[in-house]
Amino acid sequence: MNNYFRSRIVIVEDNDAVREGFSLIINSVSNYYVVNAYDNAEDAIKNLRKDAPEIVLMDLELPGINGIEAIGVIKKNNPNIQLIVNTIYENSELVFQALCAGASGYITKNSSHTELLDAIDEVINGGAPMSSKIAKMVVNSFQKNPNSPLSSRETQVLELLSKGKSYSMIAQELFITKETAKSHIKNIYSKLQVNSKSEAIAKATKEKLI
Amino acid sequence: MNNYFRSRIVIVEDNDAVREGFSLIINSVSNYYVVNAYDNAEDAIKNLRKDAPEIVLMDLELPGINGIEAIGVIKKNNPNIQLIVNTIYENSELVFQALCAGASGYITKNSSHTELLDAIDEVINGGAPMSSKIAKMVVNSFQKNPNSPLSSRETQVLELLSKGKSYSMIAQELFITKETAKSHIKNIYSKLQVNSKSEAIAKATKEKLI
DNA sequence: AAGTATATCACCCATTTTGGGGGAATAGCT
DNA sequence: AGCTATTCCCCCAAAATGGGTGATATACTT
Repeated sequence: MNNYFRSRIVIVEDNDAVREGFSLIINSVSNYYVVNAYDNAEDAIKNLRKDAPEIVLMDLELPGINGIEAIGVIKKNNPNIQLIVNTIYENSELVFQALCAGASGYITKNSSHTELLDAIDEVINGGAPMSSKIAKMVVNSFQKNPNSPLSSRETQVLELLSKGKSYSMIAQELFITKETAKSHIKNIYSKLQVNSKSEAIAKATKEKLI
Repeated sequence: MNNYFRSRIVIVEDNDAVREGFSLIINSVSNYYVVNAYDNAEDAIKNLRKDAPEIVLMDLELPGINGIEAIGVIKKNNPNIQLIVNTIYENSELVFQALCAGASGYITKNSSHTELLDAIDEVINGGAPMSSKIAKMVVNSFQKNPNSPLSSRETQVLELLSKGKSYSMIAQELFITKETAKSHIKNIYSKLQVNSKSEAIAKATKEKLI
């Protein structure tokens, strides 16, 4: 078959059966083909320039270097490569971290032919295939904690503080005096049981107060 | 039909046909029912306590107050309510903002019976229904810009700076002297063409350098 | 009616932080 | 040999920070 118009795919997967199964499926369709399949991330990274894939199917449970780290390295060296994570952990924190590290989506190891090819199609078309549960985790990650001990004004002040604004700048933006901003910050520190800007930001970030 | 074991749903939608269509679909199944349907967000918000829905189907293109603002208000007053956004804008920034404001997922106005009910099922089961393209936007929102002008060390320093750390604290965490941290910050400011912490953080955040 | 939380503002004071100006040395890569 | 990255040093003035101890007014709850 002529490969010139087929999208190049690299597989990184230590399980021989899964790796060969995925290869067969991908090579059976006319729009994709597997340029190379590796059983570890190190070899894959070494040959990325030469393989020049559009998409990498990446196992998260790998021997040697961690799948998450591998994603980071690949994305750093080759930002245009899209990574689809391939994992047994349906809803784990690991998948979430993979998305943060730069993955474009994920499929599970027991995916059908159709699911695998659909996921690749989606990524090629600019989408991010993932389950509804993972999507929820992702969405939750930037939604605030509704049980914040801080008042709305305090939250507002803390948000500005977290953007590196000084007391005077905060005061200016909120049309209050510097002393009032300071007063809010004192109350924030007291409520969060901290006594410095960085501690307040750290705690607020951890508990999603801002 | 006995409503005691059916999940309560509120619809906010100014288009009469869509509102009534959705009501009919939802009321036709045994596990959900529409407690109330409003053509504006203000009335819906007023009656939220009384209606006590588990799910609100929220139109984004509303007369009166903005759909995004409405989501914020509803989530603030009633964090346990799950919002499903209902929009004509398949891939707009608006949908993305809605998710940030607290929505749990979205469906388009021309969704089929099945798609509507599937979306509700997913939300009830802790998922976040959304298209692959929206998922991609969401995932992209916390992935870094690969074309950063900053070196990795500088990025590291700027990340700590953005957490409210002082020069001395940064130095301590990176096992360098305060002067070196300062030197990096000088270079960061020069590369980003800014001359203060807050400007640097603002620019870096905007361009996803950190 | 009393209490609590919120939001606003003021002054004092010591210590730190910040940003800008000069440098310089080492390493690595092209 | 030039470039970038990373490390470190000194000087200095202005700004920011955190803690203290207040006051006033509004609003909501009990």
